[in-house]
Amino acid sequence: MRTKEGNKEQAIFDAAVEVFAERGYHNAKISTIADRAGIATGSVYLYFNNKESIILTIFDRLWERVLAGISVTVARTDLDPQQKLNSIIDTVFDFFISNPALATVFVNEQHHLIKDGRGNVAEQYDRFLDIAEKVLHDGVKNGLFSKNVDVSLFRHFVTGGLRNMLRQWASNPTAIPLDRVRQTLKYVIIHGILRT
Amino acid sequence: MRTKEGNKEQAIFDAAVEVFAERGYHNAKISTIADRAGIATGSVYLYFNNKESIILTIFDRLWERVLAGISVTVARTDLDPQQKLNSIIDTVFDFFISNPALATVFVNEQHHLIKDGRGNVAEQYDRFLDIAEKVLHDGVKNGLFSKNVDVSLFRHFVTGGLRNMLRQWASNPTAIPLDRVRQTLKYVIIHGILRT
Amino acid sequence: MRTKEGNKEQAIFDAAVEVFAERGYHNAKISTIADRAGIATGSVYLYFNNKESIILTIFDRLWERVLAGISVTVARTDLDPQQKLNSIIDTVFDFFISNPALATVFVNEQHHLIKDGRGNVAEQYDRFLDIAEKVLHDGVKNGLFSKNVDVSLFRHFVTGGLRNMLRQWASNPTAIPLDRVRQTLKYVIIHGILRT
Amino acid sequence: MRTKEGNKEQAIFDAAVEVFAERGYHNAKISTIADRAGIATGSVYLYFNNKESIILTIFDRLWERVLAGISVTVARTDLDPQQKLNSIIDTVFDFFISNPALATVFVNEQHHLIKDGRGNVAEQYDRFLDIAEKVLHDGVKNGLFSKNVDVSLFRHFVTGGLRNMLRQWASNPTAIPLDRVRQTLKYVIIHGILRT
DNA sequence: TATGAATGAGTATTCATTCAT
DNA sequence: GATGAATGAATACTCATTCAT
Repeated sequence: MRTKEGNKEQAIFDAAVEVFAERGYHNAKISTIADRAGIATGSVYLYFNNKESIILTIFDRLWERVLAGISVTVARTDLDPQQKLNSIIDTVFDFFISNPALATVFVNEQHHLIKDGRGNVAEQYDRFLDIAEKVLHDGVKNGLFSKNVDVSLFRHFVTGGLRNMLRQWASNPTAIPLDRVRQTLKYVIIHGILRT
Repeated sequence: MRTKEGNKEQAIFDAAVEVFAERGYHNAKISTIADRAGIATGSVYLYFNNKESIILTIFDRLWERVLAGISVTVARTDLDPQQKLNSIIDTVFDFFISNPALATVFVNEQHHLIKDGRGNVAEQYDRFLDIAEKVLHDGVKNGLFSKNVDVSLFRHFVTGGLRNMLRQWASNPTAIPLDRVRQTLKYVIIHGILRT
Repeated sequence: MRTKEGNKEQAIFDAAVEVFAERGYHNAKISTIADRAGIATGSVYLYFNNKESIILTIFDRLWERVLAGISVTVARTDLDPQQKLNSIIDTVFDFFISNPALATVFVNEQHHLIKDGRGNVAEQYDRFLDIAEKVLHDGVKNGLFSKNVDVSLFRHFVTGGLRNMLRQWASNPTAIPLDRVRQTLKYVIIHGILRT
Repeated sequence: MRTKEGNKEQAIFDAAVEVFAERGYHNAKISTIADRAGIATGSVYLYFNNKESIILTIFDRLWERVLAGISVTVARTDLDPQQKLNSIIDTVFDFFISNPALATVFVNEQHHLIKDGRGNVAEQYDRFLDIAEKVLHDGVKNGLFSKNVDVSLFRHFVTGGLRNMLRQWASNPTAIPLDRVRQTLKYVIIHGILRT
């Protein structure tokens, strides 16, 4: 039989991330993804049930890794909430540094999937937000963070801001030093814009 | 008759905002928009060249009004940068309060249009960002805002965060008091999360 | 607007009967039917929801007419069961004489639709069989027909035989005089093959 | 090894009869047949050229056996035409009793193959009809059967009726005693429905 | 202007068949 | 021979856009 050369599923996955990033989910053709992966169109369906399951798999793995990463951090007892917040930001940044196209797909397509309740995207995103909210709550409780901030709204503010800065960076990864993005983000979350 | 024409274009515009908000741009059908506007499908094309021009017009008018609103504010000499920042936020909020569906379309569809360089969306968004950046710069210059913040990145952070909080609010306008959203936003931009 | 010229639904219906007869349902392409009907492919979907609904409509109308025809006959009190049987046969024959292609579709495709329980085909066919069975029962009751015949099986025998003779005729309508088919059918149903 | 090959071909054959009976020829997948036969998909093509050749082989063997069976009967000089007719019916019945799924395939798929002139199906069916016709002719000639029956049409009537009764029986073999089917068939062919 | 029937390009998906191992 | 992964041709259906009335 013809044996699997390399990992075709991964090739399709990678090609799909690229094509979804370039054209958007709705304008991406399966045939283009197959071409990019170096296989025949029909072979895509040996590894994925349909077009949607490809993007759902992308988000599934994305959140799986991010959640795994931050779960370790938030469980640590030797870090205060501010350090945990910094660590969460680092995890997300590090993840997307390794794949700008994935960052693009993430910022562009997630809300469609959540809006229509497809797959586990909404659930995983909620888990992420809940973890972040817990860190914020802890910070408020121990007096580190201000009581004037509604943490359940703040988490949306931060993720939205984070996403938009990532989009900016992903649209042209070489133009903006990612560390500058990261430092700006950490600073403004903690101190806001006012001079201290 | 001019009045009638004006009414029909507006009817299509309003119907399109509703339908785009409900189904998303790609899943919205011209025939649905026409139905909602109370006209025949073909009549849509008497007022708009094609589907895309409808959403481009939506964003054009959106930004036109927002930019008109904040331009007045930033030109004033009796306001300091922090007050101007607050006023910009108020302008955006007030605009979307009057039309939650428009807020939904804004947060969900803008990036597709910018990404593909359609219409003037990117240009107008840039103008908005530039205005905001100038206010921030002025604040840094006169010592009100911190020098640790990269203002050209910060503006992306703020708009992303603003957009995401609006999405949250627009998804269920009655669940979250908009003033709480507004106050949280203003506070965290100025002070960050740290207790002062 | 472009008004309907002629009856497009009927044109599609007629074209579908032809194409289904020539190629069989599974090998018939919507585009071929549209071509034959002199319209664009997409226009087919203005009149029918999908391919299957076309053939279901064909059978619906077929049985509707046949059932309407024989219902009148069996309700008459001035005919004995044998005369009613003859009349039922005439109705079916007359119906298919007017459209050999329809006869072909009928004999070739009905069982697939019944087997998969699509539409009302099975129900209408059952109604037909029930009507025929009632006539047979009446004949047995009044001593005209033999008690040695299981009428609920006999009706299947007759319809199968009828269908096969029609198939033969429809495959080459000019080769066999239909009246000879009709007379043979009537005779053997009544007398069997034995010399009387 | 011949034996092994023979077993596999038979396994495919048997699996195909089952699957064709369950799903119909067009909806039957080669992969399903291979699964059912306990072999790999590709191995099917070591024994059959393509999907169609499988069903053609099914009909080939079916008719081969039926024709072999009835040929013996019709050659006998100690039987009159009525006895020969009964014997032909018995041969067909006995053949299908041993394999209801084969009966289902026979009644459902034969006409597609004949219609398109595939394989030898039409020829073998014609041979069968000719043999039956000869028996009928002999009966007419020696005064046993009626001259009012067109024997070349009657044979179509009988085979169609036979097929339809078999379909009925095959759809639910336990519901109808096959001997009742057989007796009804023999009776009506000989005597028709009229009380004698 | 206004209509809405008609158009036809565009694409996800299936599955019989092939072939490298 | 046997495998089953890989192939890619084939096609129903959608919907933005057009245009005859």
